[in-house]
Order: sequence, then structure tokens, then C-alpha cells
Amino acid sequence: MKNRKNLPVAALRAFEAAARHGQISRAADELGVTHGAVSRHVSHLEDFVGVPLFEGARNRPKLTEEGRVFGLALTSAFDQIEDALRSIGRGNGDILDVACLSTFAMRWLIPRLHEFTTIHPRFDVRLATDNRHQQVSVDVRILVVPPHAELPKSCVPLFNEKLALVVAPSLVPDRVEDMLTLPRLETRTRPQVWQEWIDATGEGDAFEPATTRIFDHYHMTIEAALNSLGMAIAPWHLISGDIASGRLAAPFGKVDSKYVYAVDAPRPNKAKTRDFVNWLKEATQEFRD
Amino acid sequence: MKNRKNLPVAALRAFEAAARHGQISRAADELGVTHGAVSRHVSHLEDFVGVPLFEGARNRPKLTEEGRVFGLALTSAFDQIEDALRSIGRGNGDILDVACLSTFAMRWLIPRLHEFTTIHPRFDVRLATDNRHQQVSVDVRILVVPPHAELPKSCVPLFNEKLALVVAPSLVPDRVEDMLTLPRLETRTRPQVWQEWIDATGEGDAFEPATTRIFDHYHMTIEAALNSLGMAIAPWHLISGDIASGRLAAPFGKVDSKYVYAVDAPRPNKAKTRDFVNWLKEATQEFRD
DNA sequence: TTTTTCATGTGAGAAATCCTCACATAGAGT
DNA sequence: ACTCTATGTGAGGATTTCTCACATGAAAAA
Repeated sequence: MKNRKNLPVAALRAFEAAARHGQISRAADELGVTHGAVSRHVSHLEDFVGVPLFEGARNRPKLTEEGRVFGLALTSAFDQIEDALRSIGRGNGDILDVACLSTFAMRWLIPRLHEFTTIHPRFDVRLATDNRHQQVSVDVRILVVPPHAELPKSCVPLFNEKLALVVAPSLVPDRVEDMLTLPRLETRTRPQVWQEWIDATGEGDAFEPATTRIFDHYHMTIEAALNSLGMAIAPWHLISGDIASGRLAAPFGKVDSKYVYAVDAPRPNKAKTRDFVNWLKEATQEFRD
Repeated sequence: MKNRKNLPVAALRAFEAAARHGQISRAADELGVTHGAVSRHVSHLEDFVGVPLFEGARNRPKLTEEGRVFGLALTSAFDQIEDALRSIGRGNGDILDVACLSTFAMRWLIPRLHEFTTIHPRFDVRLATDNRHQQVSVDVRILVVPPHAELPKSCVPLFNEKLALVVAPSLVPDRVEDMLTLPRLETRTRPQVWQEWIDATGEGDAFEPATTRIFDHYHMTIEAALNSLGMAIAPWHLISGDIASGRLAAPFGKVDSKYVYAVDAPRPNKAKTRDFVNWLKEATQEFRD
């Protein structure tokens, strides 16, 4: 009779990863634990089976022949388990519905989705970005929470929004006061953002832009700034890549807008949801520092 | 790239057992946990994969079709892991050397070894029962510890020995005092056992056996008693089966001998050793109550 | 030859997971 | 309607897993 009672499943998983990588610390990276944890699992498994699985130099052990064969068998078994997990999610089980602002999707999320789907190929992310997403059921909702608003229980804050005045580098004059007359680029969906920036920085009271151009969505506003059409106030996370690459300049630095980006996941234990939210937290780490 | 980071291995094992048995509580029995533990694993796994694995009546759920297919795939994978574990122990890795008294082996352990090897088919038990076992390296040593002796650190007490005067039922006269003249059966390896029994019970001072027969080993002494050759003082655990079946009688009951049976396992983490010691504890449970 | 770098091993204690216990709930059988 | 059997679950305990910090060892670099 089969009996799975004394199967050291955690140790088997750790050893399988170590055998596949040929290195304790690479396995630790994959499993998201310290090398010490993997080392202990391997040691425990060697006690359990009664034969050495690694041998040789203490700091760079090699698999024994038994360890190598054992590891291959375990890889095959765990691959089968992973395949079964992928199969059971067939249909729409692995479609992850994410709702967020269309600008956030276009300028931040979509450029990074490749990273997520590379790490988690079994999941398909389906974006919901129009205003109707408030009414449909999704797995994850990325919210922008205004100052003083209260977060729902299932929300986790991601980062505090920062704002920056951005402009194409070619438009930055030698003397900053000459910028005051540059065209001002505004966004219909966030008409007060210039005032918020002025309140937060104290700058710009003397700004007397020759013209003001209003665009329907932020990504258009930013695109206009990128094309030297004027200066815009933009959320930092939407343009941090352009700043880093030199396509935009932020001569006045960035300031806190008091808005909070948060992620809402009512069913966080679903693998797809948990994996996405964890990835999202890592991907937005730079905005929390 | 493979990534085993978020594989809920404990839940997968629990579900696999539940799917194979078709019943939560049977899986719990196999895994040695309560049904509540298995129930939670299954529930957690359903959250994880995002589809129901069991359905129907709350008190007798049936596998869904997805659950059935998933369970089969997991059984195949876990079978592969078990096979790999068996293979890696090939050679002498799964031979378990157990040292103990020859009488204990013949009258207690060997009759029960079938149970152990049925439960743990991958292990071969090799008995060492002669006096030379003190000098060889074994996995498990079953000791009889005299009164006031100290247990080594790696020892675990099993049970306190009990003694009983035993005799074939046909020899038990209507009047107990008539037994005093029955032949006394003694054992060369434990010459003081009659005196120990008399000291412990207060009985027998008036015993005037017509003859005394001495045998080289306890199993011979007990065999003689079974064959109506007289009365013997025997450790209870060696004859409890014969008492239960009516082949022997213990008209004076049993008394504590002050000897302690213990198990010594210097490498308790080896699977074979741990499994055997655990089994031994369970099998000797009746002598601890 | 000495120093530096890199990878693993491990003691101690914290964190997380797993489990038990006890009871509730639900459905089939009597 | 009652009993029996099996599962579900809150609460808290037990065990396992992990981190942290440092030690150790061996190869590479200076």
C-alpha cells in the first residue's frame, strides 16, 4: 500500500532545485530562501536516504552519482507536478484580470508585462483599463488613492506617488527662469496637477506660460513633452525610464503628491493573484525608496 | 526556466492521498494526521489552483473531474518520487541492523516483523542476536536495562518489564496450593528470576517444587511450559499472546520486574531507523498501559 | 606565500506552517 | 426524528522552516 506519510517533501523540493542548478545558492535564489535553508534540507535528505548526495570540496560540492540520478528522477516528477498544475488551470483559470488606469497600463505596466510573463508563463494577464472596470469582477485592481481616503481591507499600499515637472532636455535653457514662458501641457483627467505641484514645491508662482495645451490622457501629455511641445507635471513612475534614458529632464526634482498607489486583491491566495501581486511589489520597489 | 518556489508541496501530498483514497479521513490515516489537517490542505490547494477539486455533499465529497485527473497525475509523480527513493537506497542502504536478545527476537520481534515489512516494504531487517552484537555497529539496539542503571543519551525507554508465573492451563489444579509441587522451570541466562518474582509478589515462599528443570534460553523454558512440563517465571511481553490465546495461564497475574526495555538508535534521522523505532513504539504500546 | 573572494555549514532564535482539539454542520441511514 | 459518519473550521499549540550572523574551507588573485 502506498504511504506518503514520511515523505520529506520540502527537502525533496530543495534538493531537486540544488541538483538541477548544481549549486546550493542558485537553488536558494530560485526558491526565495537563504542558502542556509537549502543546505539544511540537503543535509536532512542525506540523513533520510542514508547516502551522500553531494561530495567533494565543502565550498563547492558536486553531486554524487547517486545524487545526480536521484535529482534527475525528482526533476521529472516535479515537472510532472508542474504540468499537472498548468493543465488543471486550463480554460480561464490562468487568465488574470487586472484593472488599472489606462495611463498606468500603457506607460508602466505593459512595458513590464514581458518580465512577468517570462517569470510566470502559465498566466495570461488581461487588462481592464476603462472606467467600467469599477463594475466588473477582476482578480487584481491597481488603485490610486487620494489623500485622506481610507484603503479597503484587501488593499496593500504599493508606493507614494511623486510628481515632477518634466521637459525635453533640448528645451531646458541655460537660465531656469527662462522656462517660465514655455508652453504648459495639461491633462483633462487631472486638471489640478499643476496647482498640486506648485503647492508642493513653492516653485512656479511666477510661471507665465505663453500657451497651455490640454490633452485627453496622460500618455498623450507625456508624449507631447517627449516631443518638445512644452513642460508637463507627470507622476514620477510614469516617466522614470525616460528620465533615466535622458529623453526627459526633471530640473526641479520630484515631490510627494500625497496620492498612494495600492493593489487590491480580494482573493489573494489564488496562485495567479499571489504571484502577480508579489511581482508587482518587487517591480515597484524602486518607488518606495 | 523552472521555478519551484511556490509549489505547495505539503498540500499536494495531502490532496494526492485524499484523491487516491477518495476520502479525506482515509488520507488522514495514511498521513498520520487528523482529518482536519487534510481538509485544510485540500481547501488551500483549491484556492491555489482556482478550481474545485472535490464537490457534492459536504460530508462525503466526491472528486470533480478536474480533481480526478489532477490526482492521477500527482499519484504518478509521487510514485516516481517513491521509486527514486527506493532506488537510491539500493545496495545496503535499506538494510536495517537490529540487535536484541535472542529470546526477544524469536518470541516477540520475529512474529511481528511481517507487520513492519508490510508497512515499510523497502526495508530489510537484519537481526543480530548473539552476544557479539555488543561489538558490531548496528542501526538499532533493543536493550534490557537493569534496575538503577542509567540510560545512554540515545536511548528511549519502551516499557517496564512485567513478570508472571505461567503454566499450561491443564496443570492448574482446582486448589492453587497444589501447584506448589509442580516442576519448576528455570533459565540459565536468568537464574534469579524466581527469587525476583517471589520478592515482588510475596508468593511462593512455601513453594517446594518436586523437581527443577533448567533450560539454556528463555524460549526453551517457555516452550517447556507450553508443553505442560511445569511452571515458569516469564517476562509478560514474551507470553502475552499465549495468555490471550489460552495456551498459557498466569494464575498469580503479573508484577513489575524493575527492568526497563529501551531502544538505542544513535542515528535516529535515517528513514529506516526512524520508521523502525516509531513502529516499535507503537507495537509495544500495550506494555506501557 | 598571503590575501581576497566565494560558496557552503551551522548555532540560535524568530517566523511561518502545520497540526490538534473540540465542536459545528450536513447528509445518509435507521 | 434520531443516530451515525464524514467533513469544515476557530483557536491555539507544536513543529518545521527559515533568517541572521558568523565560521570554515578552498580556489583565485595579488
